Amino acid sequence: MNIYDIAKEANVSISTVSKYLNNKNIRPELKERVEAVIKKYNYVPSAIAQGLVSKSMKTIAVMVVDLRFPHYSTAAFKIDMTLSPLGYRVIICNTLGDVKNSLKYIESLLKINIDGIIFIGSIFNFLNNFPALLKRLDNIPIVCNNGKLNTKRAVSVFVDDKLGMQKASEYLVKKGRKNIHYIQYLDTTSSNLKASGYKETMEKYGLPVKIYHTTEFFDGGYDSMTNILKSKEKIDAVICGEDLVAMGAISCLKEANIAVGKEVDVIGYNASEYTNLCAPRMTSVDNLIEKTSEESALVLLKMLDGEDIKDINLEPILCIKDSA
Amino acid sequence: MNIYDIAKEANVSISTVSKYLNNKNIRPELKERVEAVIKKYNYVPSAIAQGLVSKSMKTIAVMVVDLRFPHYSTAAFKIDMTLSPLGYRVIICNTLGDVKNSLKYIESLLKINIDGIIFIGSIFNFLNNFPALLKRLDNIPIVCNNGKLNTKRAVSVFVDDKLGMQKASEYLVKKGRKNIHYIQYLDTTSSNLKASGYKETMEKYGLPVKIYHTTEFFDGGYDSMTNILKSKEKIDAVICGEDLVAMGAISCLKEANIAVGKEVDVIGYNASEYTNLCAPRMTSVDNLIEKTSEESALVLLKMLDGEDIKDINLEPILCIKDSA
DNA sequence: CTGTTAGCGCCTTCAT
DNA sequence: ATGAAGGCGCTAACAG
Repeated sequence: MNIYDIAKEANVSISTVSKYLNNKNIRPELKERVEAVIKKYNYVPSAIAQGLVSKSMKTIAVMVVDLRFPHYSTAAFKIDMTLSPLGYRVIICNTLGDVKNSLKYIESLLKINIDGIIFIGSIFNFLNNFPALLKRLDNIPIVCNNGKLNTKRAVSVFVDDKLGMQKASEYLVKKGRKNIHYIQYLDTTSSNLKASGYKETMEKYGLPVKIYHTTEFFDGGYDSMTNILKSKEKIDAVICGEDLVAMGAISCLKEANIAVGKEVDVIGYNASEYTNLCAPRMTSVDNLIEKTSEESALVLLKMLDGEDIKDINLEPILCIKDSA
Repeated sequence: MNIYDIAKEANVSISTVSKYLNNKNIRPELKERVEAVIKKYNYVPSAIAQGLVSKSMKTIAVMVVDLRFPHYSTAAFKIDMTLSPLGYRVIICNTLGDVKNSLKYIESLLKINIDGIIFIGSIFNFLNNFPALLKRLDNIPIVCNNGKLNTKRAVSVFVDDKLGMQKASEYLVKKGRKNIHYIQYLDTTSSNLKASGYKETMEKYGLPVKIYHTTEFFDGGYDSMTNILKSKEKIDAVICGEDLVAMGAISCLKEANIAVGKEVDVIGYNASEYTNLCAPRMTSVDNLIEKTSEESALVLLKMLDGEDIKDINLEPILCIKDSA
């Protein structure tokens, strides 16, 4: 069933049908006839054929590392919720942080003339090392979440992670904490920024800087905290680069019968749902993933609308609960 | 840049270029010329134009309720990991469990001649109430995860949730537990099936049936357990309909200084990452979401390949850790 | 306002 | 093996 079939049965020309489909003015009489036939056959115009003409399939892509992480799934969710009501289809790409994978996804998107791409995370900055690819992305509206791409139409939405950790650190200092430890998760651009926020604040107040590193989430926090306790070092607070790490730390402290939020404060990062899955509820820095991802989608829409957008900076918020 | 431009510059006909693109036999000499021009311009054939001819955009859709739940994001992840290497693009649809939303997504998919759809969860069975829509889905390969749609080309991949809870219950009984409580989360088809698995097992062994209901995750488990403890009822084990509920229960038990896994056993459901975010690690029923979602994708591929597939039934597995 | 016609970029017969 | 021509379903100019 195509526009010709409809036209024939309604006894009009295809352009009349096309006009009907695109809400252009046609005589009420013809409109009724066309409408009737379309309803009769449940006819839906082919978006593919429309796409061939308009050069747009009304699809946008979200590139993430791994949808299984709440951070990414939340981002993908918000983006879909923002764009799909406007008729866009949202394609999801799990790159696993792998370069080849990422490039393959991008090739695939290029083939369908993707309307826009949203990159979640600074990890995608590696694309700047592929100038040839970058040039091919020049005409595509792109939004980078916490990243920066050197194409003509790329806009960034940043959340200042360093500031986030500064806020957390200042809060503890002003609360009178003197021995604040820091457990860093991984060694990425972002995690180093966070650590520097902690470090600089400690130095500002003349307090000792104690940074531990881990590459694991819950177990990483648990083990690091175990080591801290074993070391007999003074401690009245600990900041963790990720909520899950903080959960591990809290679990360890509780087992050692140390009152979390009283004897030792714990602050996490992300303000994820995890902060509600422990007792006491965890204080955490909200990096606004819901807001930034929604904002990214909105920015993309404006770009698609031809607007010229500048980079956006958002401030993370310290979300105080009971663990600090 | 299109196939004509390439043909002109390579001094061949467009059909030669087309043949090159589709790996058909052409003279090595021409092949080289075409290849050179294609490389020179980074030419990629338009999947839209190809789609207009082939009537396929090589995209499949995953319909979920809410990607923010690990269950759904894991499913979407596995499906993408299975299909994207084969060149399929994966569209994500968050229906929020809303009928109108779902229908709108489906309309949108129909317009691009979607190659296949995977529905995650029995909630999508409501589509059976829309016979007109169903008929339009007749020619589309569909896989239902734990659901059943009455279209010509719909296949289901089931996991027997009732059996899962029977396994959990039997395990506790055989361990010598006599006072096994059950905390049910929500009141869906699936949650009722689970509860019945528990109930029937208790009855089989002449043990008391004690079911509590909650509509919340962590807090639901925490509060229910608080009430159980207050009631002074005998308890040596508790089964929860969801891991998060079990986490809340564990948290409550620990605060009451009751040894989880010794005095009171706790078993959750889903075998999610959450089972590793508590101490002791949580015993849980693995409903094989990773496997079923991957299987769903594989089944879909076979259907796209023309194979005739029958429904698949998988057995959940009791995943024993330290809480029971 | 309506209909005719020429593309959009590709694939696919069908001759050559 | 290669090329010419028609068609996929729709939109957009252009006449009428």
